[in-house]
Amino acid sequence: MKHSHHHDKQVALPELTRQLRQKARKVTGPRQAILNILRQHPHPLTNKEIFSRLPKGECDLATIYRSLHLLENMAMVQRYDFGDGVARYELVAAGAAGHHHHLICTGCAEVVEIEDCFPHKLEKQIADRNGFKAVTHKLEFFGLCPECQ
Amino acid sequence: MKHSHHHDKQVALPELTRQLRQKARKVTGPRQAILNILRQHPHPLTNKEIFSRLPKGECDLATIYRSLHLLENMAMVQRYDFGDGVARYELVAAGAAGHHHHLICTGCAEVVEIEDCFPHKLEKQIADRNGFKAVTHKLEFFGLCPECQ
DNA sequence: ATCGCTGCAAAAATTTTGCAGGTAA
DNA sequence: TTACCTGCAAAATTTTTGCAGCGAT
Repeated sequence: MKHSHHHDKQVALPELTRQLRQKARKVTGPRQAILNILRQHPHPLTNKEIFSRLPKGECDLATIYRSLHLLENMAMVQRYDFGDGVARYELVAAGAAGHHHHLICTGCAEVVEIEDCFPHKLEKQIADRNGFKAVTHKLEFFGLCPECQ
Repeated sequence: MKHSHHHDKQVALPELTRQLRQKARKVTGPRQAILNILRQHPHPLTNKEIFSRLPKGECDLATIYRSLHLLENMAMVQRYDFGDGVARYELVAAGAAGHHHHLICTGCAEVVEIEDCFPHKLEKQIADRNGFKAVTHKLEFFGLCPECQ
């Protein structure tokens, strides 16, 4: 296995417990199982992908949808759109390092995590110019990977 | 009506005819009607929104789906994802000025067209660094508009 | 003992497809 | 005439919801 640094997401379970308790929500088997799958996978997964990686019968697909909505509201996962109309979710890294983007191969769907981000100053300008507050962005790159060219 | 400059998309119909003929495809009523709707609307529309703007019975919803796929392949429309999992389509402006982004209010769904773009040099770096070719990007901004704050 | 959560099943919403007849070229 | 295209209906996908029972706190 490759060494990773910004992929480390080990804080997930204690953090989940803390945040759930704080909202009077429960730490259940399905929720831990889902978080485990996300923790082991470095890139966004669809609900069905999570479902199929879970031990057979471990958790209902509807529960996965419900759990991901909850986790998204708790800001523990981030939703991504890769342009095919299917929601994908990735665990938010610990601390403030969560925000990042992806480079996706349109041939084989390989995903590379991208550190670079849209310039903050320019985003601020865009917000100010239009009178918007709390502006964020979604940004994904698409292209052909070395093998698919 | 407000004056517009970069929203002008009047070239649509002759261009459509030219491109369709070139591919041995046909200039039909539904296709012209759909293009007309897109031409009159400055921001991305969903299939259903196009459907409901069309005179009752003018065109089947399935035909709209089929037409938009065709137009997307012909690069006459561009598909956008506003983060809700529903496909939206906008007419590509004439010439090379087509590429742009949007600032979307998460409160009322108001859409503002944004001229600024991800820095080309940085995108090139990202492509080179990962050995990718033909790299493009999708970028949308989200925030709260003046009224919704 | 609560109140939230889950599985199951059904429904809703979005998108795709098959087919017979109609239409642009 | 010949492909292509359309409407209609049905199907396939993805996502949401209702409800009765189970389970975490």
